[in-house]
Amino acid sequence: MNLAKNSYHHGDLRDALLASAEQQLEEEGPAGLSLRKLGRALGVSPGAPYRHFEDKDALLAALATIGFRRLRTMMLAEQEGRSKTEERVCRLGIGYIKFAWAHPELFRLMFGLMPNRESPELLESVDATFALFLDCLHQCEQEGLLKLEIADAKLLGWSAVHGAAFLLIDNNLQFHGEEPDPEEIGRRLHTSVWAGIGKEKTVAPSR
Amino acid sequence: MNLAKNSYHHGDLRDALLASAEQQLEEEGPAGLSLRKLGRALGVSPGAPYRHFEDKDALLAALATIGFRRLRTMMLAEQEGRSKTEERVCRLGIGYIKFAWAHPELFRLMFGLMPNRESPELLESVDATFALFLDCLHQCEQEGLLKLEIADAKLLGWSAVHGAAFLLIDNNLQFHGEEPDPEEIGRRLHTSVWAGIGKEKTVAPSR
DNA sequence: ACCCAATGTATGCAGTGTATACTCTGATAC
DNA sequence: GTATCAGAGTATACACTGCATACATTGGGT
Repeated sequence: MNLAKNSYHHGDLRDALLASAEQQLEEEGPAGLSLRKLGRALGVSPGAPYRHFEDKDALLAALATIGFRRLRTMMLAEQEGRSKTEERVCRLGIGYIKFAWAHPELFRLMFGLMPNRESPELLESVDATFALFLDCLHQCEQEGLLKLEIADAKLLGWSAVHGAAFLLIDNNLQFHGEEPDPEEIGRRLHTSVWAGIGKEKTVAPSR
Repeated sequence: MNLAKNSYHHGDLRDALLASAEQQLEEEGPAGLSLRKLGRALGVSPGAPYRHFEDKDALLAALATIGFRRLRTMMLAEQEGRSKTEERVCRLGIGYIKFAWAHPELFRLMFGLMPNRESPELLESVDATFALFLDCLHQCEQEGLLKLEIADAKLLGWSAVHGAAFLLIDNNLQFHGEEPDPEEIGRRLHTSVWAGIGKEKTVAPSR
């Protein structure tokens, strides 16, 4: 195909839509994102976007897919050059929190949408992302670093990082006026979590 | 005032709107919630809801406020009759997760909206809810149960519970086909978290 | 008995998602 | 080299939304 940019055929509308959409999303939230507005901004008719996305949800799903891929590469970049497995786990968490901090609306979209749209691409990108985390945990186990069952370590670690990311972007982590630092939060969290994975046992109270 | 239910004045529209709105929200998500539809369902004109809520966001904020109050009472009920402070912390978390599981859309609304609308009622209900958690942690500290700084304990505990709640309602906690049990998740989480608060120290890797 | 403020109604505007029928155009097959 | 055809974009229409504005109906306090 390779349609160039003559007046009629835009030539690269799908990608242009996604790029504009992400910007719109981050600026005005998902409610302020409109296919018509996107078309207008790109100098194209109101119906044109529907040639590339079945409906608005499909556009959002595509955006979420991109988000997961980017989250993955961000986590990978963050653990670049680390060899100790404990360090690598820590950096993964920090990458996760940094991503949320950098793209809060996209992050919110990525979760809270997945239950619906069963796009195979989305599911695949989700799995690929979380595999990073799971693999690292498995390696921890193989190296004998874990005291908890791996299932428990997974639950605690992921929950903590995920929750911290949400609390951070929702402004629920009280910082006395100071700008919060995702790196700092991630490190504090890791220290605490790791302590929970490393030592003695306690039991939850009975029902 | 006390307007009874004659044909003209509905008499209890505000509460009726909130009740219908919550149902709509839980059934179709926030996008499927429309003030006009609510009015229609209650046999009232399209503009009537605007006598009670300045705009749609105000309705949502009111809904979120109700949500926080209900979350608070749910957490309180959950720790009914417990005396050991560790148990009480655990039950608070379980109440939190149970609430999210019972009202997923409302829970999602409660977070992710707060940054915007600065309704004083909302803020107050939020604070009252989280005070439950903070007070309990302070008591833990006074009883010498914590090893971590209280700020770290707060970050870890809250993040873990919050994250688990979100992962649960987003269907990201893999249960091999079985129905997930919020109680069970909360207990497992507590055991792990508490271990992290109870014993030796580790340090996060350097930047 | 009156008046008024609170509550609803009627109506209209701009903007949205989406369906349908139409048009343009570049690549491919002959 | 020309016909053709499918992909890409246009034009238009419908039902719906949030919201504003002007009007109507009340019941309770004076």
